[in-house]
Amino acid sequence: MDALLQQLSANGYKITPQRRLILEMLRENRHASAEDICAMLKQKEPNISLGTVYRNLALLMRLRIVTAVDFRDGRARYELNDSHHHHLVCMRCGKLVEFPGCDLKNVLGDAAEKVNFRVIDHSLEVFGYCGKCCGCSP
Amino acid sequence: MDALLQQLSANGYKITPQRRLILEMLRENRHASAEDICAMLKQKEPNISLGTVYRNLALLMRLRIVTAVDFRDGRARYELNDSHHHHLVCMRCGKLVEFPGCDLKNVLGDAAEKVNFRVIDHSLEVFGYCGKCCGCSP
DNA sequence: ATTGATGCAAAGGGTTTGCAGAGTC
DNA sequence: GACTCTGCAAACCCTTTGCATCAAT
Repeated sequence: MDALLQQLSANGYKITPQRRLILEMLRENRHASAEDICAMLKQKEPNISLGTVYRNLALLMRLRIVTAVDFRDGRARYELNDSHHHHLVCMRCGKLVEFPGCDLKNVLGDAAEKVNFRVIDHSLEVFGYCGKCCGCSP
Repeated sequence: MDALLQQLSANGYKITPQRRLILEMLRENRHASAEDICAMLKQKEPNISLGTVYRNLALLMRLRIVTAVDFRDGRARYELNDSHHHHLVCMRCGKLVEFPGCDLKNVLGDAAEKVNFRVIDHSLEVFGYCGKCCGCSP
């Protein structure tokens, strides 16, 4: 059985077709919104509801299987918590570039220790203008 | 006249008591929500409306005088764009710690150049547990 | 006098929730 | 069979917007 599904059932949660599909699609699509996810899943599960998607995303976040990202456009995006990376977001056209790797973890851990804080997670989003949108006038 | 107010009028915007007050209070309070701001200003300007606060925050963000911060609690917080710093947020009690300084700017600029991206801004929030909330059970 | 800003209240949009029925274990 | 999960729809909350009025320049 899939490792992530196993994690669900190990925590006492049931494995439903909806959960299966949500994880499946998160593996293929990064930074999809809840509505994106729901729309895409309707192909395979026509009656799936947005409420279910939100409830399961919340569950997956509690289990740290999924992370939410904020691109400052009013809707959250969701990603599997597998590869640590960050995002460049174009402030004009919304274009997105990922950049992988991140050596912040250690830096942050050290800085946080000084103020008696245990770091679990961090989010870094970089905003600017992509090549096409030069960014000459705000 | 105040430098920030001057920036408003230089850009063709009028200097109103509401704007004066919003800037005044942003100088004293960091990471206040729109509602916080509105509530506090009602002491001096009893009829000020939430709509006005939002409209002016949007304006101030367009002028890059103000920045919005996302603490993952569903409401935006606003800060003057004066000193660059980041936040530690306790995932249990919501406690907030600022940590100043940030050498990301150069790092990001370099990384971004490689993908032909002009960096304007970035946001980094760190989530975890503060001393009191140990963080033993999620 | 002109033009932009405010207050009010209603609309908007993403997210959450209550409930009855269906599905998993 | 017990208990959770789902779908539906309504409720929620933050934020935005339209409009008539008011104020800054």
